[in-house]
Amino acid sequence: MASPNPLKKALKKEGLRYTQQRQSIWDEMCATDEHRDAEEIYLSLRNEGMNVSRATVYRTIDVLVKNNLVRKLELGDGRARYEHKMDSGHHDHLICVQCGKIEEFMDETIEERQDQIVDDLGFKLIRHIHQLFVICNDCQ
Amino acid sequence: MASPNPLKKALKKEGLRYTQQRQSIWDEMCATDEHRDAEEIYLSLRNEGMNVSRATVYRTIDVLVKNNLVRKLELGDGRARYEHKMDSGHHDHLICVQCGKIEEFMDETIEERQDQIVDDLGFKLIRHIHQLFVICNDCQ
DNA sequence: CTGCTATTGATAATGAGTCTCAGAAGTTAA
DNA sequence: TTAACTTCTGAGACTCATTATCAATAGCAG
Ligand SMILES: [Mn+2]
Ligand SMILES: [Mn+2]
Ligand SMILES: [Zn+2]
Ligand SMILES: [Zn+2]
Repeated sequence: MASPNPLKKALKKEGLRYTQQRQSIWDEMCATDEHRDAEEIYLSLRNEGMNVSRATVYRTIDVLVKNNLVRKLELGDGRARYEHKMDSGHHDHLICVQCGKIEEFMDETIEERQDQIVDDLGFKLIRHIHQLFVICNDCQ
Repeated sequence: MASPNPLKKALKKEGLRYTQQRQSIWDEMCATDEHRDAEEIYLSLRNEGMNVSRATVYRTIDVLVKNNLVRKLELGDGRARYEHKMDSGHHDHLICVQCGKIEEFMDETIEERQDQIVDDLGFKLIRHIHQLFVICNDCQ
C-alpha cells in the first residue's frame, strides 16, 4: 500500500517508463552516503555486472535530480558529484583541499541570514551553494 | 616610489617576465567590475585591436588568480567567471537563475559562523564558496 | 647588441557531459 | 498473449571550455 519506491513514484509523475537501468542506477546511488561522480557510479554498476551505458547514467541522474531524489554538487573541479536525499535533511559541505574528503554541516543561523539577505533585496531564493574548503584533521 | 603596478610586483615575486600581453590582460580585467568569462575578456582584447591568444588569456588569468589579483568564480555552468580584486573587499554572490545577473553580498554573521564551524571540527579554513541562486526583481 | 630562456600563438588534445539514431524494451488495447 | 506504438537504451560521435604542444618570438641579463 504505502508507496515503497520513490523512483517509481517519480517516474509515474513524469510520465516516464520504469526500466531495469533506472532502478539499478537509483539503487546504486542509494548504496552509500558518499558523494560520487557519474563515472564512479557507472563503474560500480559495471563491476556488479550490470550492462548500462554512461549516457543512461547521466540521463537517469538528471531525472533523479529533477525529482529531488538526488542532489548534484559542483565542487569547481569539473566533475559533478551526486548524493541521494533519502535519509538526510538539508546540509552543506566542507571539502578538504588536500585529500578531497567531504564532510557535512548545517547551521540554522546561516540559513536564516541567507533568507534575510535575499528578502531584503526583494529576490526569491531558489537554491544555494555553500562550500567550505579546508585542510582537515588528518591532513595537517 | 609607491609601487604603482601590482602586476609587475606579482610577476617579479614569481620570477616571471613582464610582457605586453600580461599587462593588456590585467588592464582589461580591471576595466570593469563585471564578472566575465575568459572568452569575453579575450574578445574585448581582440576588439581593442590587441593581438593575443586564448591560451595566453587563460595562462595569464592563472597567474593573476594565483597572486590574488583576480578571483575565479565557478557558477556551475561550465564557464568560470573572473573579477579583479582591486577595490573590493571580500564578498559572495547572488546569481539570478533567469537572467544571469550577478549581485554581491557580504554578511559578517555568516562569515563568523563559518569560522566557528571549521574551528569546532579542528580544520583550517582555506577559502569558501557561497552562492545564492535567486530570481531577481526584474525577473519576477 | 648577443645569447639565453621564458613566453607566445596556432592548433591539437583532453575530458566531462550531451546528442544521435537504430535496435531493444516497456506499455496499451484488443 | 500479441500486435502496435512509443519510449528508452547503448555505442559512439560530438561539443565546448580548458590545457598541452612546440616552433617562432621577445624579455632581459651581461
Ligand atoms: Mn552531502
Ligand atoms: Mn563579485
Ligand atoms: Zn584531508
Ligand atoms: Zn534576473
